[in-house]
Amino acid sequence: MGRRRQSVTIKHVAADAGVSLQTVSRVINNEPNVRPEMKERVQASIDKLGYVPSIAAQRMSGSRSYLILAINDRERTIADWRGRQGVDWVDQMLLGGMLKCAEYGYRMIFELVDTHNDHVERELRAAIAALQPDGVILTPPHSDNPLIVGLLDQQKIPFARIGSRGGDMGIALTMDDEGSARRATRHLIDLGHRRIGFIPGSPEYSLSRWRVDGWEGEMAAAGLATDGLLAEGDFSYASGAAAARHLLASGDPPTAIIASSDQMALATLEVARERGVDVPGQLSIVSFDNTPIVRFTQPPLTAVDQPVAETASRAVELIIAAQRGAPRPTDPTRVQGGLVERGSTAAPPAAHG
Amino acid sequence: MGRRRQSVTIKHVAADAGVSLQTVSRVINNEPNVRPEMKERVQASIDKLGYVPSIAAQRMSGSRSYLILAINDRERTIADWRGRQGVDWVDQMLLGGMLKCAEYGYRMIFELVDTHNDHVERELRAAIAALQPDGVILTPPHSDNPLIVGLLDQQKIPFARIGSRGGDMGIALTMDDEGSARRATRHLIDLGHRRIGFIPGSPEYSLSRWRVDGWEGEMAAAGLATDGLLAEGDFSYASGAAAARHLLASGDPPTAIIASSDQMALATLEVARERGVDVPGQLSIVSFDNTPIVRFTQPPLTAVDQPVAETASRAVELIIAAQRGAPRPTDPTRVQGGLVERGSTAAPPAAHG
DNA sequence: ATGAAAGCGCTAACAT
DNA sequence: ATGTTAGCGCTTTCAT
Repeated sequence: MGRRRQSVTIKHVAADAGVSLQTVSRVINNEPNVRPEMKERVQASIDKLGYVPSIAAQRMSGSRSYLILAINDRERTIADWRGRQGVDWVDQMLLGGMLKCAEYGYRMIFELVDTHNDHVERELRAAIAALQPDGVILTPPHSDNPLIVGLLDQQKIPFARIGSRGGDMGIALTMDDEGSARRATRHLIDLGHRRIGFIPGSPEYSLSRWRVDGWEGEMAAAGLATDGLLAEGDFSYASGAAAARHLLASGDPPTAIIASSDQMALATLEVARERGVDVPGQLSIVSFDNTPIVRFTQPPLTAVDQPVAETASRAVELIIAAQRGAPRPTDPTRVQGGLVERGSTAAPPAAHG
Repeated sequence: MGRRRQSVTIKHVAADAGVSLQTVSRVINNEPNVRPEMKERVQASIDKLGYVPSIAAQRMSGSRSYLILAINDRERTIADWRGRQGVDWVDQMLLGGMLKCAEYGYRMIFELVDTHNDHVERELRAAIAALQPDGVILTPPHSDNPLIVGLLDQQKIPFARIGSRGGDMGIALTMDDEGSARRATRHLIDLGHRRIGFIPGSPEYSLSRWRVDGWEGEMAAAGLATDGLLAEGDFSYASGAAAARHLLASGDPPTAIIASSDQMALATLEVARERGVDVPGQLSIVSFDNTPIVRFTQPPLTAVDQPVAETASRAVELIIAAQRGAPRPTDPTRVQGGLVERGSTAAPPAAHG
């Protein structure tokens, strides 16, 4: 197809308003040194002609691209899409991130990057060179990848690190994983549980450790032991099943289990069913994520809700602020999640009494 | 933040390879009139320097933007995201569309546009002016919006119309709605059902009508009547509940119901439960969409699977082909879905026998 | 407060 | 087969 030129350019507006290109540019970018009456006249022409600046031209002349790049782990994201298990992380990111971008006249471009790849750096460099984004949003496990973080820092592109406590580069945001784990644990303790098991997520994600910390902290605060109550997991259903079997097979099994993902909680529920353990009568279950399916299990799962949309939204705000020269926040932004109580948690069996 | 210049430009490559800009450009775009040895030399420099063309500059100089705009209905999409009912339409579009774009070096930008808005046209025009996409993917109900279709046609931008049978503008693609409805109906007839009810989707979507056509056609082919068996619906849970109540309250109620969305099927299931109607013993249910949650209902729902990813992927292919001068396909591309049989369908009660 | 000129990185059109 | 020139639409100097 032939070249497609902009139908209405800054030139047309300038001609229509009888001013120089410069003045129009100033009006578009809300710059000073334009008399109100001038501004009004130009704005009228803009509206009349339906003029919208070309972001390509804007970027070319060295200013902003109005593009924010959101980067997710390729393998995991595609697996989630293919698996159709209702993981709505991407949707929630779009909900929070895209809409916030739109408010500021920005656009969000979604990009998948492979973590387990020696050319992460090349991939990312290419995306940046091609798109010249004004900011980048990193999600786990990229948020703590030193190669990626170093590259972005060196290129002086404002970037958010979701699920990271940061360091001296980029803007860190967490979903208060430790606090959420504490709240989940507290909920179970309040119900009367003393032996609460925990199935962590993949150690590749820092937040997996924080959740364990939260659980351990709250248990300790209540004077409860955690020996033999921490299993192993990696977020997957299979790992959850193995962990649940391990925990329930022990001599003194837990009366409640917190799983670091919905898939692992689902697996725990299934293992309980297999062994004839009633949920929540004999075993309470709390999961992390609160994806759509947990409302449909039998019983529905009590779950930690991850404020993904809100976090993405904050990330966009912080990036745009940084772009405008705001100082880098020293402390990580912590967006608090919620605990949604459903049928999978109840008082423990009275046996001990 | 200050201006951020491209670190490696075509100039650097040209200098490094000792050739003109033009030759580098020819190599990048795989154009003819470059000797193999020359091409090799340039490619070596490109690789060595890690050069990636700026899409802004490419677009500026009148060629491609390597951007494809995917447009969805704002209201519905945001409602789906907020509702967290596991609707994974967007994810499947990204899965099919984004990955196919990546294969060709394109990028997909997701955009929400309000149908019920007098300024649909302005919104779309602005997005096009700002991004200058090489193609646009329309989804229902935009695909049949004459304002949008006319605008795109007039601007000579290749565009795909998912869920439309087309006309003389754009590239039409359907998910074989009529065929899917036929297969669902056939499945129930084969099980022995004679009275099969149908709850359609919103009349605003053309595909709603096609599904009804498929059901009616298959019923007629089997010599079965459809009087009083067609309810009203708009895809929503509430409309599904009303429709199910209506159908089940009739003097001679259906022994099976096909619902044009998972939400309406869910509602039908709930209405059946309320009335003490056993599923599938006394009532079989088939739904459309096959979103993640239908595997978790009691019983799991037999569902028509919509090949969203495959359709989006095809749309991208067709757009890129059109961009390269391929003739517009005259007939709509029909991507066939599947019927996933689960526990909600069985033989009808033997009562009639 | 406004305008004129230069240039961003790339490609189309035109040489050679 | 290769190089040269002009210009895309905009912003950044630098004048006025």
